[in-house]
Amino acid sequence: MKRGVGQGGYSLREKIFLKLRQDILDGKYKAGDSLVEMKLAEEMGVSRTPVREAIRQLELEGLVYSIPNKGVFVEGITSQDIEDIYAIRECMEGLAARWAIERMDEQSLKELENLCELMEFYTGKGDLDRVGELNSKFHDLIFESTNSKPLKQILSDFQYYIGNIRLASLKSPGRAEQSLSEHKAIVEAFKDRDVEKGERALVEHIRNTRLNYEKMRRD
Amino acid sequence: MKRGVGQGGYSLREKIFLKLRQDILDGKYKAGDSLVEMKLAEEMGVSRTPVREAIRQLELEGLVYSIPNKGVFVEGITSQDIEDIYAIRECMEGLAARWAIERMDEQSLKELENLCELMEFYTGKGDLDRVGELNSKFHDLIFESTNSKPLKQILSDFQYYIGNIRLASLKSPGRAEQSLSEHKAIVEAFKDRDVEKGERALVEHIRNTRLNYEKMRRD
DNA sequence: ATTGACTCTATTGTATACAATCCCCGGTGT
DNA sequence: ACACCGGGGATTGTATACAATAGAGTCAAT
Repeated sequence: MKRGVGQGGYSLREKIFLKLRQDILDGKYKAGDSLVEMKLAEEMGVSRTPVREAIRQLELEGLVYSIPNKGVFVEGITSQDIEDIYAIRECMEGLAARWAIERMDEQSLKELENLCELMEFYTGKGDLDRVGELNSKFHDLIFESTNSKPLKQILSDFQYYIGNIRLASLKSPGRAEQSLSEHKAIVEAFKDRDVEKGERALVEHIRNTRLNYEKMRRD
Repeated sequence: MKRGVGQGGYSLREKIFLKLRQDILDGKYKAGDSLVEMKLAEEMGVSRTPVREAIRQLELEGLVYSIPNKGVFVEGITSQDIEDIYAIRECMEGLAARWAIERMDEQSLKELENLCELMEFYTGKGDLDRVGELNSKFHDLIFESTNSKPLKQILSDFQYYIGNIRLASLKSPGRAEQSLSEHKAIVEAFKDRDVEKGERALVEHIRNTRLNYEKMRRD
């Protein structure tokens, strides 16, 4: 039998989960919208089963809430949530920096440096979408290097949640250049294996990102 | 139709999810064990569907990992994970204290005080299981009062993860009394609406819990 | 006019049926 | 002895069928 959606290595459920999450984060479904299993299933040309499973996962992530026998509704994330996430990250990325600097191997360090150079290149070219991508990889690499499952999980989720925000923030004038120099400082500290400096640099970076977001929101 | 398991307000999926999670955390399923949908379904007298949904949620929480078309296997949590969780909590509960003190209403404050008094009572009676329960409620109430969805979600999950550890820790000699006095200090700070003091008290409390855990592990 | 019961529809909850996949294991040829 | 190939069982992935429930709208009795 020919499969409708599930080509790319992932299972249908996985693909649907990612798609729905992206759609919610993109605002395609607004808070309060109801997600009807059958409707979604038809739209994607699959049965209800994988849709259900995807929705259950969204529920656990807190992006939707479900009222038994009634329906499931989009929760979305508020700007309050985003501010909270930045505050939390400010704490946790410090921890991440500490652990990563202690545990990161030479190869990952090289890769980190490389990512930073690529960011410089694309920042120069003004391709900010690409820069945003690299930015994600940069931080993901740090999370990965902490070698801490709990920390990794939290920060990766958060990263995904605020991905769009961060991209928008990156496009505000001057921010990309500032962000770049902050990343350079982080790489510097990592190369020196200087925990104190790295922690400061990373926390500072998050802090500036948050401030920029708040400034952007005011306009 | 008569329902087999889903009596208590929850859906079958919910109950199965909670049960499986508890079983994994209790060590009934050890790391590497495979969870077979059909087997679990038969054991609980339900069909595969709700079992699948529960497993998908466990997967998202990182407690199991699934290899497509092969099976799902218990990941469990290592003692490294637990130490990491304590370290993370040490950061985040400070944040929680700050937010909760600023935002907690009088009624919740009363309740917090009440929980502390109950803990004192049961600590005196030596009913540590009950104390552990109250302890969970105590911290949950604080999380709730932060009014921050992201923070709440993370800390509640962690709390659940390490629930058993904490209970064991509470039973080591003298720890219950120490824990009680720490809780009293927290309540004190909350009543005074003293952010600095509350933050210090709560962080210190987590820190001591962690130290006690490490000490316990060494024996 | 209001209220209460009732049916009807939409939706989810659960069960089962069927398809696809992986992997072990044994046979077979060299 | 050993590599290779193929069958069959076990397991998950997906689809569909059926049950239960909530809620809205209707209609009759008061």
